[in-house]
Amino acid sequence: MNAIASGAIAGTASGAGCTCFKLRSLARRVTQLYDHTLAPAGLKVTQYSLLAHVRRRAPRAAPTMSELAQALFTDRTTLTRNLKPLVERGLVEIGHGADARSKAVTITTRGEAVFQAARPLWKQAQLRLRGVAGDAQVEALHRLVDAVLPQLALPEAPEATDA
Amino acid sequence: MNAIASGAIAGTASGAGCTCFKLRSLARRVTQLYDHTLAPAGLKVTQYSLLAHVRRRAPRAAPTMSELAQALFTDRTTLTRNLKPLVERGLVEIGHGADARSKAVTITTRGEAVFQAARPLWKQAQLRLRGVAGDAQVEALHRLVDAVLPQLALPEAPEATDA
DNA sequence: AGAGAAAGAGTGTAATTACACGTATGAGCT
DNA sequence: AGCTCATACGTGTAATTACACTCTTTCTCT
Repeated sequence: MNAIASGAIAGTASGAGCTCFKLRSLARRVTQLYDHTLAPAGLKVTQYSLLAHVRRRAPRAAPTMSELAQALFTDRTTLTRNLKPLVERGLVEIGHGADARSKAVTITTRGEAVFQAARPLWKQAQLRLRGVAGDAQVEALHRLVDAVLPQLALPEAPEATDA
Repeated sequence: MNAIASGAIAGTASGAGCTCFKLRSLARRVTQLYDHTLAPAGLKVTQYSLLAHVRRRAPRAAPTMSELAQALFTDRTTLTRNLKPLVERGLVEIGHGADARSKAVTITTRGEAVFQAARPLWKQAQLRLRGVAGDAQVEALHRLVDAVLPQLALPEAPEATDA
C-alpha cells in the first residue's frame, strides 16, 4: 500500500468533499457516456436535448430564445452559441417571433429526422447508465434533481421590490 | 391524450426524463452558486478544485499531469488548458518530473495564499448549497456520486486481450 | 544496440458555458 | 409625439471540456 492509498482519498474526510466538484465530475463522465452512445447519430447530448425541447413545442408554439433557454436551465447567450452548429447543419431554424425583437426556434424536417435516428441511441444511453449505476441510484438522482433544481434560482437581477 | 403524451418516455413524463440533461442542469446551477461565491477570491470552482488537488500532494509528491487529471476525473488535455490561466497568474508551477517526459505540478506561495483566501468562501458556498437544497439531499448526492462515479470507466483504449 | 511498442504530454479544432456589455424594439406615461 | 424603462437578443472575452492527432521519451524484446 502506497502513501496515496493510506492517505485515504486525500486528506479530506469522506463526507466533506466539495459537492460541486463531485457533481461536475459525475456530470462529465455521464456526458461522455451519452455523447459516445449518440455519436453515430452525429449529435452530442446537449444537442439532443436542445432538439428535444424545440421539438416539443414546435411548430405551433415555437419557443423564443429566452423561453428555450429557461426550459434548458442555461444562460440565454449560451443557447445562442449552442444553436449555431445546429442551424448551420439545417436541423433547426430561427424565424421571426411575435415581436421584431423575439425570435421563434423551430425544428426542421432534417432536424426531426436526425432526432428520430438519435432517439434509440439515447434510450440505449439511458439503459447503459442504469446498467452501470443501478436503477435505484438513477431514480434517486432524478428525484434529487427535481427537488433541488427549482430551489436554485438564477442570480437575480437587482429588482427594487421596495422603492 | 395526444401522440406525445402517449409516447411516454419521449414526452415529459416525470420519471422518464433524460438523466444526463438533469444532471448537467443541476451541475450548471450549482457551479454558478459556487463561482459567484468564490468570485471575490478571483477563482472559479474548477480552479479552486484544481488548486486543492495540487496542494494536497505538493511539494513532496507533486503529481504529474496524468495523475492530476485522473484525480480530477478530467481528460488529460483538459487539465493542460485549465492549468494555463493559473500558471499565467503564478498560482501553480509546472516543473520537471521524474522523466524527461513527465512534469510535476506544484502550487506556489501565491497560489497557497489565494487558496487560503478562497477557502472560507468555498465553505460558505457549501453551506449555502446545503441551505437551499437541504442537508439530506446534499448527503444523498455525495453518497450517490461516490457510488456511481467509480463505476463509470473512461472510454477504454482498444486493448488487444487476444492476439 | 536497434526496432517497435508504450508512456507522457501538447495542439488543432470544436462545442459548452456564462458574464459584461451593447443594440434594438416594445410598452407606458406625460 | 416624446421620454423612460423594460424586454429580447447578440458579441467579446474567457474558461471548461474532450476527441483526434502528433511529438518526444522510455521501455521491452530480440
